[in-house]
Amino acid sequence: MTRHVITRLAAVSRWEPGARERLQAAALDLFAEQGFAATTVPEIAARAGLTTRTFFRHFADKREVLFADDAEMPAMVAKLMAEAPDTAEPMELIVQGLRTMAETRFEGRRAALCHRRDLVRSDEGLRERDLRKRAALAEAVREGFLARGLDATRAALLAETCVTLVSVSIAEWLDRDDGRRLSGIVDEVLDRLRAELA
Amino acid sequence: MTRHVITRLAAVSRWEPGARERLQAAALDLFAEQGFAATTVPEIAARAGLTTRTFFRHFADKREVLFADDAEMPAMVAKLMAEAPDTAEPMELIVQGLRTMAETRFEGRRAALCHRRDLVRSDEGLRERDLRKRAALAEAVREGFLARGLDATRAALLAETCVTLVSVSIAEWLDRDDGRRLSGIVDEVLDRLRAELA
DNA sequence: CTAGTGATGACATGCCGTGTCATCGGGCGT
DNA sequence: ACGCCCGATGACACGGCATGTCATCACTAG
Repeated sequence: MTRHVITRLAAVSRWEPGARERLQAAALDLFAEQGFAATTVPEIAARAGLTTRTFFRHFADKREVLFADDAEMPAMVAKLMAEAPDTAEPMELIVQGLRTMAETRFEGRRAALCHRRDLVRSDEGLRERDLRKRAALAEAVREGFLARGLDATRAALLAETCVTLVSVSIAEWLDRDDGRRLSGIVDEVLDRLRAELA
Repeated sequence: MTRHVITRLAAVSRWEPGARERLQAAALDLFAEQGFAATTVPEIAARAGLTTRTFFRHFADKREVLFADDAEMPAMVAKLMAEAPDTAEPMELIVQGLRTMAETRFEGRRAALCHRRDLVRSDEGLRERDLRKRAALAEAVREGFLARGLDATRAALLAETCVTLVSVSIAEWLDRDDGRRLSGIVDEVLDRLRAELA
């Protein structure tokens, strides 16, 4: 009845488009204003002009909103690893892949990533989810190496090391506010790891 | 009133002792019987002869029951690192520490750890919590190295690598059912990592 | 004997996340 | 143009999770 009227007033379509984007924007706003824990899903949905139920149709849970942007990273990893020439050495593959990911997925998003990092730091639940995303990445790398014929232990070891390189490098990149490129930091961190294990 | 009678019959104290242990045992039983997700906190509490509220006084949430046994591991790491001689090289410290942890905290618990691993695999939420526990361990190692004067990047890198060694080694140890000792596997995994980064 | 302490029970509450059905607009075929 | 299906959303119900609060009771100290 009421919605009837509203819909007719809109006179374009039944739903405003971009529900997912609106939800995401509303969530980020509220998280910034009140913090993550103090923000409820009904609040987010209301600000986006939608219902709670619709929120959960777009995001599996409240935490997921923060990581939606990087959802396709595992698939990207899989693609990169599948397309690499068979002759590529594992560590060389990692270095190349990290460079590509740094340029296409991180460089230029520094401010947003910094903001997200602060939010993640503020909440245990978000920290858990962040770790899970890293694990998903590691799993993609591991499967990529398995598909290339490496044995299970080697694949796992390389995958974990790869993710260590990423996370340590990104932390460094976000902490130090000089204009250094992420890919350069990755190279440096890898050198330091090599020195440690020499 | 009812409890009155029961208490007087017990004639020892108002509460049966070991509430925490009973809750943990009840939870493990139910998880094994029905799986983690299908088990509710009221169920666990009822089987332990306690109330839901009391469950949450002993465990922060339902997942935590599974990891209560390893709660003191970060403190143990801190202690080990603080007591090590100042002359110890970082990687040597890690190797020694891993050996100690393997012998005192893992060797002999293989069956239980295997069971827990299967449970953790069965539930996303448990996987997240498991990752958080690993992260807590890494954090302890990192702080230990910071306290020893290492710079932030090096400490983080060593800590992450340390946890990678632990988790890959334990996975290997639990997967292969030969009688190999965990500490031996750790040595082998470290050798393989060194070879990878040579 | 009394006051304090600490673990527990009892109750209320709010949010999370899901299942289910109804609704409505757009696309598709005829 | 008509009618049908599909997909996104709303509306509602529901159970579980987690927490705050107060009362209760045994034990302990003085």
